[in-house]
Amino acid sequence: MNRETSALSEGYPFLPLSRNGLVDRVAHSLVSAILSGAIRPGERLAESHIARQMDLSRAPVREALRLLESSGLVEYRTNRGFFVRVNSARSIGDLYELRIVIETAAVRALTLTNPDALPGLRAKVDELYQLAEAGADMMSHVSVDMQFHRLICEGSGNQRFLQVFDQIANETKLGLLVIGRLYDDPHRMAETHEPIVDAIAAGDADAAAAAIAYHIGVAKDLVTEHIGKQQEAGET
Amino acid sequence: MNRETSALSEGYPFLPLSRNGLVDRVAHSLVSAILSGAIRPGERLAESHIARQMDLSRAPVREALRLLESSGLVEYRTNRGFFVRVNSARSIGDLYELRIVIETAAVRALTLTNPDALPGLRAKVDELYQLAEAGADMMSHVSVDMQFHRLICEGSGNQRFLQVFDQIANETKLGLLVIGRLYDDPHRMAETHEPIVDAIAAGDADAAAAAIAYHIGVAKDLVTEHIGKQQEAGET
DNA sequence: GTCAAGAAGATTGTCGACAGACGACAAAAC
DNA sequence: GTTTTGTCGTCTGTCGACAATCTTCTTGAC
Repeated sequence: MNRETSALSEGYPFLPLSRNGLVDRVAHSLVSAILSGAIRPGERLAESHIARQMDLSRAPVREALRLLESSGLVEYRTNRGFFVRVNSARSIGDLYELRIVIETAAVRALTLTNPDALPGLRAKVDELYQLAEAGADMMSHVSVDMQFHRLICEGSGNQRFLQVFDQIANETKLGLLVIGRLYDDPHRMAETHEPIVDAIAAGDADAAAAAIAYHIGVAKDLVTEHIGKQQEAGET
Repeated sequence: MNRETSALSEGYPFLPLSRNGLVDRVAHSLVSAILSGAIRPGERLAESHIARQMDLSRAPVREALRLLESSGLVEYRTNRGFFVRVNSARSIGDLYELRIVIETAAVRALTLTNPDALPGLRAKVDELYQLAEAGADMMSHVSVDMQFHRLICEGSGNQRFLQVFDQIANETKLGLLVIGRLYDDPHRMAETHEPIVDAIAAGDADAAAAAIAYHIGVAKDLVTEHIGKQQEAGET
């Protein structure tokens, strides 16, 4: 604390300089590979291969994988290694119901105690419209959508809500990206967020809760339906 | 964890056995030490010391600690190591609100779709009465109480609810045990579970949800109040 | 042709070692 | 006396090696 304040008061122009280590970088790299589809669900993640490819030892790779495991992207089997988790339609359905439960409570708290969060939410919806206008890819849409929902959890004032959201965020993204396309008209994705923002703006917590529950419920149906079809079809 | 439950549901009389061994055993051992108070919040957990004491290398210890980190018992700081997490009253309050949200949804689902779970819940309440009768210690009470709540999440049919519950279970226990004593009369702990079970038995989901929300809410107030006092007093 | 047993290869589990980072304390400068 | 600088011990970050374990392929019997 002393160091910080003195540095600030003396006005040094230095940034904290990210001291995040190797493990974080490896983890991030793996997440990108999985979410981009370069590594597909069910595929094995051999520590040695990854280590060799990244030109480092197995230890940091192993730790990064353990990190991904706790965020649900990857599954670990004793003496067999790590695998990209493959989710059933049921499991994804459960995931969305968890999101409904969490985000309903979050939006309620936000509406009642933190109206200042509204501009940030509005900005995200605008961003979604712009992406639709520009014909952006699915990845970008999903990313901004998740940012919107994260802002809701963050604005609830309950750190635990945010913690749970972050823990399932990557898994949700993976579920979405496997599908390839969610709405036929990309504008719909932006539009479906309007009722939530309107209810918050009106200060109506019940309406906001109902709106977000409906919003996530619709997404749930779309996603589980798609995945159900995929699993019927693509059994190799 | 999954292994344990599946073994239990299949009714094998075997203990988990050291199938995965080391890492799990180390993790379990550390959890016990923390929950028993042998290692106190804020204390540093030096890998080398633990490894030497358990007569093994640092690698499995490190992995076990990372495991505990994802369950919130332990906190990691880059280049500084692991510390037992010390929770503010606020943080514990948030934790209980998360529990209200999750378990309310869980008990609702359970009441509507899975009445077969009732006998198991009744048995846990009986167990609580027996513990009170026998004058058992706080640890035993807390343990059975948590088993009751876990059964509710399990009975909801939504694996994600159970997953979140398991993730915060140890932290909840720690919060409780730090206090030392929750209810003056140990019978009260058993009694406060009755309305929940009754509502489930009546098939009234709304009543069950209200009952469990009230039940956890009371516990929340007790715990946060205790912790608030402790933090005022015990600033060394 | 099918199945089982065993050998060979590959991958994980654990270890000990060394380099780098951090905190504490001592020494020096003002 | 206070602040800065230098030094030291301890702990983490990463590595390469070896043992234990799983998977695959081969071999042989029926």
